[in-house]
Amino acid sequence: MSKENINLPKTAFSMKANLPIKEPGLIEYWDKINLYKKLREITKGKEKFVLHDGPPYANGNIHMGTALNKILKDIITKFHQMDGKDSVYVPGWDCHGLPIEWKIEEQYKKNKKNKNEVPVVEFRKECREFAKKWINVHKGQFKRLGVIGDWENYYSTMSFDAEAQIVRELGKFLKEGSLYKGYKPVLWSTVEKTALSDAEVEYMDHVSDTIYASFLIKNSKLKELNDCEIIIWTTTPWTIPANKALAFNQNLKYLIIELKDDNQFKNRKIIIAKDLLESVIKDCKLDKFKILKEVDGKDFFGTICKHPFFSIGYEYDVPMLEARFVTTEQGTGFVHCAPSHGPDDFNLCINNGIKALETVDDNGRYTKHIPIFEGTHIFKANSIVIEKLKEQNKLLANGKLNHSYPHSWRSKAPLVHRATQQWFISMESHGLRKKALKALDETVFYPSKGKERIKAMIETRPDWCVSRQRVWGVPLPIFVSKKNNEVLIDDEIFENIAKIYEKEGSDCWFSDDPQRFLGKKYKAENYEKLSDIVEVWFDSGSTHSFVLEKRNDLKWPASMYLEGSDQHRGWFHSSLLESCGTRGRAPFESILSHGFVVDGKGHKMSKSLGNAIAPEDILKKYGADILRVWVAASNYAEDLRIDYSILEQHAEAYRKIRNTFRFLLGNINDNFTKINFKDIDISKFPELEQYMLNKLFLLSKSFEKNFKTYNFHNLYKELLNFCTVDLSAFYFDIRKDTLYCDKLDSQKRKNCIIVLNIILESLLKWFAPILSFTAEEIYLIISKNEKSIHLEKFIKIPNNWDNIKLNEKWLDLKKIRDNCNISIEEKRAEKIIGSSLEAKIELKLKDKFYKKYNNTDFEELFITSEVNVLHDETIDNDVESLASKADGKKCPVCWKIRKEHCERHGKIE
RNA sequence: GGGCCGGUAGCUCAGUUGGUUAGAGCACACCCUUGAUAAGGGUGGGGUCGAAAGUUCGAGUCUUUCUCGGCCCA
Repeated sequence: MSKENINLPKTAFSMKANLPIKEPGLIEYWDKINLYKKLREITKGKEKFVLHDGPPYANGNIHMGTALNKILKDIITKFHQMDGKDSVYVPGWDCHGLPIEWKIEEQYKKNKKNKNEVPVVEFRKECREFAKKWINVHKGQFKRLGVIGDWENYYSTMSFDAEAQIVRELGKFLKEGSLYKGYKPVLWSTVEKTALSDAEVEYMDHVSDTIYASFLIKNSKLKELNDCEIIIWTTTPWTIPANKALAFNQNLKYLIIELKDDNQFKNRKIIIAKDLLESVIKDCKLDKFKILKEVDGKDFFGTICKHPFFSIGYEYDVPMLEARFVTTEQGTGFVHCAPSHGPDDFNLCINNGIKALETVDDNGRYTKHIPIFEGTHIFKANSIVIEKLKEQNKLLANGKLNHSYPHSWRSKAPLVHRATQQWFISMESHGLRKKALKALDETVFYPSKGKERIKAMIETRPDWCVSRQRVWGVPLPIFVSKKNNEVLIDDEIFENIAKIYEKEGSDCWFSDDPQRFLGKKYKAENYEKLSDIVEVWFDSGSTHSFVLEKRNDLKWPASMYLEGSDQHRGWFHSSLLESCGTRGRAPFESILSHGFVVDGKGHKMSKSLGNAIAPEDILKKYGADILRVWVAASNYAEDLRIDYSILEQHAEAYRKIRNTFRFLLGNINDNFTKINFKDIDISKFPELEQYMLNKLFLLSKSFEKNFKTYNFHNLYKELLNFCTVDLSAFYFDIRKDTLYCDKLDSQKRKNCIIVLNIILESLLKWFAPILSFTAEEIYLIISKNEKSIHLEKFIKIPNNWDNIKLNEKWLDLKKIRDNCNISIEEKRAEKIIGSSLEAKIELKLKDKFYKKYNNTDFEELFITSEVNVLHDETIDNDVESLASKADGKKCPVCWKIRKEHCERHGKIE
């Protein structure tokens, strides 16, 4: 007797995975059979699940965050597909915007080309080509991860359709009247007469005029403040005429000081921050003064001041506002705010209903909004402002300061923050904020904490500035009447522009005769055509309109938006506002947000720390399925850690899963038989089989629950534990004897094979959305004619496989088994026995167990050669077992120790 | 600096409304097996639940402070 006579497992499924080599072949296979198209065919007409892809920016190689995002999307898409839905995934890309403009400008620099000499249309063409190139690179990288989607018909924000629809969307806001003209400060060069982006700014030393100016308090809640003066310090005296507010910090302490020096300020009461007393005394050369009182920052709430130029035409109120940006590093603890000349000032003012005005024109001269100074160039204004302050008795001191200051990288000229004409979507005028907040309440968030996060932002955000003074984007379709300065609002014109873009894209806006867009209805000479473009968040916020609504294979609203948690301020946010503004509700039914990929210690990945891992390296070393396991096993609600030791751990788990499948396949000899659950009567099966099928039932229930709540890490963990604990260490270990040593026609063996088939099919399908490649590899071995595991549906385990009593019974039996194992282990340590089959067990059970389990096949359960069950009430616990060496000879077939004769394999020689 | 979130064995994760001695798998150690074999099985060690204080008869769980980390904003 030897190996020929037993049924050892045999399979074509190799133990070694070789994923980095095998996976690309499977991707080719999916392309070849046109898997995406087939998926659509088999679920045609079924309920749709649409995970709308948030478009990544078409620039640079993908990183771990992108890989995580795409894999998570793919896993979810596949789960819903196998759950029987038509789960459509259309990938997309975000293409317009500054980063690409920079890349092209960089290339110009290298080639010594001057950007200003290149026609806009040509520049835009290069941007378009650049984006196109990266879309193709990304496509390959995403497919390599195993992501299945409509790669042929992807969407992009720069497609002609998209550009056209974005115009239509803007038209809706214009028509409604919620899109209005306003002003907002940007960094401006008065030399080049243009706005500069952060990247075009160089910081260099600059000598500025500094002033301490006073603002008389007009009225205040605190009596003591009423005839005091607030002292501010600034390095830009020329912004004083544009002052609209003062800022204080409620956490600071302030002092009321009476000045006693012989000058204009004698006997006047000024207020400064307590912590800055010394520096102000020194700077302003104050010799004699008296501290009258200390007041809290909070006391300034509701205080109104007079502008220093109050008596010469600046007769408006200057409210005091609370701001965190007020510090005690420099100055007086009060900051003068000119909303037209600083981002902080602008934000603080806009949140308090004070809008910025055009106070300075393109050339740097004050406009008509600035009394007295109109026409003066701001760079020549400091000395005049200082003179006027002196005249008005409002200048406490002045001086010079050498500090780091922004300059243009081209002209090297100092820059200023200057309010320029911008276009805003109002949060209030048409109830956008309210609509958005309501829409959030109607959205399901995974994890639920995401809702509060985005809500807080929507509640407090200012109006949405949608214009940018750049070139690579969709032009704002705005004509302003030269006669009355009004915006042209006419659906026909918006539609006309959209129709043109649909055919040829939006480049023509910059090159063609404006009359072409105005048609016959209006005369171009009467209108000024805007050259601003739409900010890119409006682009991507509109994807629902040109992707979900336009495509027949999709649906609006989407079933789910899924992105990193940073997108609460990004894409989730802009999509919500765009859609609520134009359609009154969110373009999504649910939002799933995931954390960030961090290193093994929980720190963010960065080049300088050298802790970053590229997806490419993982794919080369482990393969995509390991990366997919990492995604599935991690809790995306928080940050996801990754390093090579973590990956190694997941690779180890993968091997366990792979070997589980290998055992299943080997014992059915790669001959999978689909079992029709109605055809089998499991009550005729041995209890062990019934118990395993019950386990499978319970697993299916928890699988469903975890899948429905997107709890993949629990789902995966339970599948893995089933493989390790229930199968490998339990069921397989016990049934090896039957599988290997029983005759092929033994009913027990046949039943076991049926169960193996059922387990194989269930597990293979349950794992398929995660282990997309490995599941397919197995499927191709066992399927006769079918093309792909991903075209299959999850199996439904019949409810009558549930068996609580049996489950409880086997819980006890496992306890007894554990007890037996410990007794075997004792003898093993004493070198009395090695293999458990060498053991004979004396098992003592108390009455309550003995009655119930006395006729159990413990020999089989323990994988031992002999078990004697005794009833014993004197033992300390419910169970006691003692192992000893079984006497007899080893049956050469089943290796059990028998006296002379093996009941299955006859006489032992 | 502000808003939000998080810190449970070396790793990935459980831990119900506060209630026995805080769990699982992996990894690790030792042993067995050599008929799943670059596999498989058994046993075992390992945690001041980020820190401190508080509420409570009782805190991983509730409160406060601190600390470390992440995202967004400034």
